[in-house]
Amino acid sequence: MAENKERHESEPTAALRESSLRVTKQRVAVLAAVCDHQHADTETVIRAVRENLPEVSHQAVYDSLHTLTEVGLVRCIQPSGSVARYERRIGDNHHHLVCRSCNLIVDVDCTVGQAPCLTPSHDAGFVIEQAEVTFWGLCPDCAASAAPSVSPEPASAV
Amino acid sequence: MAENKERHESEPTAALRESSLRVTKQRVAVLAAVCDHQHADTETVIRAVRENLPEVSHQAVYDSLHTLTEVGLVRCIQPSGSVARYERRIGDNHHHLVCRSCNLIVDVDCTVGQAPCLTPSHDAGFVIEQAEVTFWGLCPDCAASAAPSVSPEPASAV
DNA sequence: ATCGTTTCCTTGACTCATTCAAGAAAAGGC
DNA sequence: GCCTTTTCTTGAATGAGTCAAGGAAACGAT
Repeated sequence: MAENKERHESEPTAALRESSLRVTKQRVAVLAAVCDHQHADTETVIRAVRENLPEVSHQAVYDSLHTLTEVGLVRCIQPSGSVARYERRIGDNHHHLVCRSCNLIVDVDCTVGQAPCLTPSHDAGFVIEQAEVTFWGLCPDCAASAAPSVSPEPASAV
Repeated sequence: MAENKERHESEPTAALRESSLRVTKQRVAVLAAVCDHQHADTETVIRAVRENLPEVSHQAVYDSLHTLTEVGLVRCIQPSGSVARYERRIGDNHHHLVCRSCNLIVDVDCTVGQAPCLTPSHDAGFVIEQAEVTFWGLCPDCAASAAPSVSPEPASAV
């Protein structure tokens, strides 16, 4: 049982150690909460963390999320009009579909092997670190309820 | 001279009429301000508008920007960590370079003719309306002052 | 195991972009 | 020019996120 508990904590804990961060129960809980809640906003993370650690301050969560983002253990995304959202899936090249109606966010893989549009035609001398792609549209549910009679012709993505 | 003044006002005014919006001096001034200031935030627009119309309320500017965005006369962009910014260039498929250091924003055209990455490999059933691409990196000035000795090997864009 | 230093967390106040609401003013069709 | 509708002004409110000071915990060294 103790072994089981240890094993349960080991992943976030190990990740923190690997990033040379002090292992605190607040950080472990925040990292676990981000794992458990896809694209959670800070409010959601705070609620999730407080299920196990009722006394965490919102500031601890903000600090932890910032620190985890800095060392690259989580990624922060912020589609226009949205508050900051966090995800554990990192290091791969994935992008996001955002529903204009219900704000659902879904991961999408980048088309494998080719990304011509992600090397801008003229980079204005910038040193580019990252290309971030957000697809805006309607999720299946919202699309169905918004225009059930319209033929589902695929909208031009660009 | 009167003709000149009319001609000066005619473009924003005509645009408003074409969009079936009431032509108010506040809206005309807001639209002109967005034309004159690339990627201006609301604060900048307010200051610019007040050069000609010292008494405009900030609310009028907020309302105008929302209305103009709704009808598609301006576009609102909001890179992570930034307040809302507006631009007049619309209808084409251009994206943005954002400097992580000084927050400079520069337009980039999409590579012409091809956009494979902008049709996600798996669209999760979404009806996609728009793909928004943001390139994060360092502008020439910040790159030069940040790491003058590092060889300028091109960072992977993805 | 305990100590001491460094880092982190709690508490509570604060900032600031944006929004809300009510009444006054202007736009545009008649 | 009048009337209705829309928009603007004024002033207060909201809420995500930040700042700052002191107490608590982490962890390397003793």
